[in-house]
Amino acid sequence: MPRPRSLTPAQLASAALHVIDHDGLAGLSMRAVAQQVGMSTMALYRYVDDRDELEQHVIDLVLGAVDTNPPAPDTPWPERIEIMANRVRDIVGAHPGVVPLIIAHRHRSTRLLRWSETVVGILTDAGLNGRDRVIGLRCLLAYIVGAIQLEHLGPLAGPGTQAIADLPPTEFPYMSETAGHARTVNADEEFRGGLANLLRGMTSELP
Amino acid sequence: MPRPRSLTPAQLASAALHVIDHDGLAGLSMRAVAQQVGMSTMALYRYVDDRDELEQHVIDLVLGAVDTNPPAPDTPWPERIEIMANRVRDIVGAHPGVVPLIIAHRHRSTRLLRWSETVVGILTDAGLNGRDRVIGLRCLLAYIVGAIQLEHLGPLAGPGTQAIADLPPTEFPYMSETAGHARTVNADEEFRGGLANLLRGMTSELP
DNA sequence: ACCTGAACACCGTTCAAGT
DNA sequence: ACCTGAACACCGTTCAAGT
Repeated sequence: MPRPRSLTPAQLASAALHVIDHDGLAGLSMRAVAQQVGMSTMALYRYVDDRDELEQHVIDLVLGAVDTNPPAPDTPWPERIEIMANRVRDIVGAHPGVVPLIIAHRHRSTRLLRWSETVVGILTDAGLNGRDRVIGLRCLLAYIVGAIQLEHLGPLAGPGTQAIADLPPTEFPYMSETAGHARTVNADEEFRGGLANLLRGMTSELP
Repeated sequence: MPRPRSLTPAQLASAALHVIDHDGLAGLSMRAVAQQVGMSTMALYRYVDDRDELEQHVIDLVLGAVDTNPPAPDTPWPERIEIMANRVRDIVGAHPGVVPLIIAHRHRSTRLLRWSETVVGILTDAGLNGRDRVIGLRCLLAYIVGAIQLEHLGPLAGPGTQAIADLPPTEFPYMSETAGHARTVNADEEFRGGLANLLRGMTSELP
């Protein structure tokens, strides 16, 4: 009589996410996850083919929490895009250690496809079509991916900014002045401000 | 009588870059670099404290080739920003394997600081100041970082786009239609188009 | 001082064996 | 069928020894 499986893929992903949240992505290993679920290392290979598949389950778990329903259609379209962008940013912000995994596996996440479907719908409402709409979606993705990374790998308020403020003003006049203003901009304002630039530019005429 | 050093840090970085270009970032190891320079693994530790420092030398080597001189001031400012952005994009594009390293070590590169100094100067010419200029620089960085990554970790013309085109049109009407247009946009047009959106939005009025 | 090789504590993964 | 433990081919890095 076959013994029943004692683990679900979701439990496995959850254990891996726990390891990442606790010890960072560098702490993620098959051995560490096995210990977390109380099994031998090799038992994991009953549930996943390899580490790559384990990582895929982790990002499915994380991105699965992203709401992909369209915001209320009477909301102005730039606000609707901002709502969609913040849903991703908030989820990822809760698990900064998975950022590199999301970058690497993002094109295999159906949840992100569904998110994109909703976003393209909003861009269509904004009057975009054809090539402009393709470029609109792609530059939104690029901005969100890049901004999330800058935020978690060298935030505006972190030691990097202090190092910039300490630059010799004779050699870096603009950067040392900019660093002073940077302290007055928090992460939310920075993300929202950059996104607003992008959205304005997507529907304005060429100068 | 002390033996002279047989290696310069530049040679070490160049050997590591050769390994990355040849076998990808996954192929980079202290042992592989040692073999490339014809020394024992442990000899490398005469030149760097650890692997992290070796990686720093690699990105210094790569980014050191980025021209940070301001473009001709009679060029319209959006074109000047585009020139600056393309200088980074071109250099990185020649060594796609180092993209994750640049992301991780970018805040320790003085060359990138100098690049930023020039960019902030151009933004100032465009009439930006204070918080707007901080946000302008940061969203440019976010866009460039994100766009370079999307380009090298799932290009518009790659298998990912085909998978999107194959989505069921009933469930993903917008995405399957978008995939058709996506094939007509090459990587250069995509990068330039997204950047143009951002630059237009940075100096246009709120709607 | 420069360089080497053995050794240690880690990886992911294969394979044969136990229930 | 589910799970285990030894083993293999890798890592980065410490340490003692050779010239």
